[in-house]
Amino acid sequence: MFVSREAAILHADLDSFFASVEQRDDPRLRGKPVIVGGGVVLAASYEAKAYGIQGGMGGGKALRLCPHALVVPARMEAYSQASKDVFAVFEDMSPAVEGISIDEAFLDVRGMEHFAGTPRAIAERLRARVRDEAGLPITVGVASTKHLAKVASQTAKPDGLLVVEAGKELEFLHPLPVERLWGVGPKTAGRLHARGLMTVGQVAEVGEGTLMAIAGRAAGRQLHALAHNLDPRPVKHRTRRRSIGSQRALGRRHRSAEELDAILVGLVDRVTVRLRTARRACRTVVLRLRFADFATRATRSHTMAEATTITSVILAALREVLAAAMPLIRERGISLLGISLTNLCDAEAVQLALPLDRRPPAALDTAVDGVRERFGKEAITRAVLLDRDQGVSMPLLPD
DNA sequence: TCTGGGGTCCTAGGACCC
DNA sequence: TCTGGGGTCCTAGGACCC
Repeated sequence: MFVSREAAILHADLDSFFASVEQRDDPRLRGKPVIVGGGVVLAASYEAKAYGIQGGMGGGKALRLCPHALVVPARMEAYSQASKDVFAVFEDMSPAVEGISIDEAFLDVRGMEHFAGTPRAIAERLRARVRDEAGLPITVGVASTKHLAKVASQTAKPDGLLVVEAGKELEFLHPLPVERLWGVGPKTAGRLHARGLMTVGQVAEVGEGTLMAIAGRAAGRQLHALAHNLDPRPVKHRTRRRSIGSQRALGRRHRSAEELDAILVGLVDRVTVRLRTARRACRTVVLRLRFADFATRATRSHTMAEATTITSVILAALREVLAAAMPLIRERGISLLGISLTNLCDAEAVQLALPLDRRPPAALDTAVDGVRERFGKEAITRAVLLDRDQGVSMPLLPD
């Protein structure tokens, strides 16, 4: 079967997003190497990247590479607002926009040619509008699949546009190094290199079974598909978040049990506010640890009988998990403490279920099934009345 | 060299149920 | 004496992405 498809999926990716916002808002930073974030580089301007500075790098190393770099603290609210402005342009230009993160999205522009122009023309207009209306540089890749559009935008960076025409996909893709494939990080790249596979074209010549043996079942399958530019995923609005978390790096110093508890309280407070603002409830709490060697990690989790939004319930659960992990922490030291709330369900479902407990038992079962069917299998065995400050839980089913 | 903070998805084993 | 098969849930770990 030979499938020919139109190159009409756009991947739009803001360039060095945080650093570009800083340069936009402070003319003194323009044209200069700018680093956002102190301890670790959250973002670096292209002028800074020219010195070898990369995101995620330690601040000390970055300043040795470029001693005259200008370091500014992160302003998350400004980035969040800039992101909203840019996404407003996206939404205005296509009915199908899929946000991937704060600074990138896919747009499907198929079938728009007769009133909006070719995909290339649309991409050019999108870049001009983001430049004019948000004051930010953005790169766009255009291709027949989401994956290839993303590869194209990475190739065109910074402040560029690259269209991979239909029929030329493999010609473009195959000479690239394997690291350019989505989902290939250092580990997988290392395994592929060990087998002599350096380019996407070489990966494309290997059977799917072999790739599964190298990278695992799902990753191997994906590797095989992407190397042949097989990516049927449609552009769609993002599904809801599946977890909410927070963490804190602790450095090298020894931490007492009391200190860890205080840090835990702060993390729980931060995260539960976000949980309730998002109108979600959680059933599983996860404790994340990174040990003193800064490399090895562990997680410990606990799933509760019912979903909750209540700070004190979540804190109590995490305190138990932390207590159980204390021997491990004493033995290996700790350099990071984090939490994450998962198994999220819709707090609306919980509210909707609330009046149900005043119904007769037979009708109750049917009603509960209805709620579960509508809101998914995570839905609750007890109703939780949402309260913006602390939350209140009420029994729904008879015990 | 010194080490951030927020996420997603996949795998695998054990418990438990029918 | 020998000893099912499938499904779901929970826990833990690993890889990757921005």
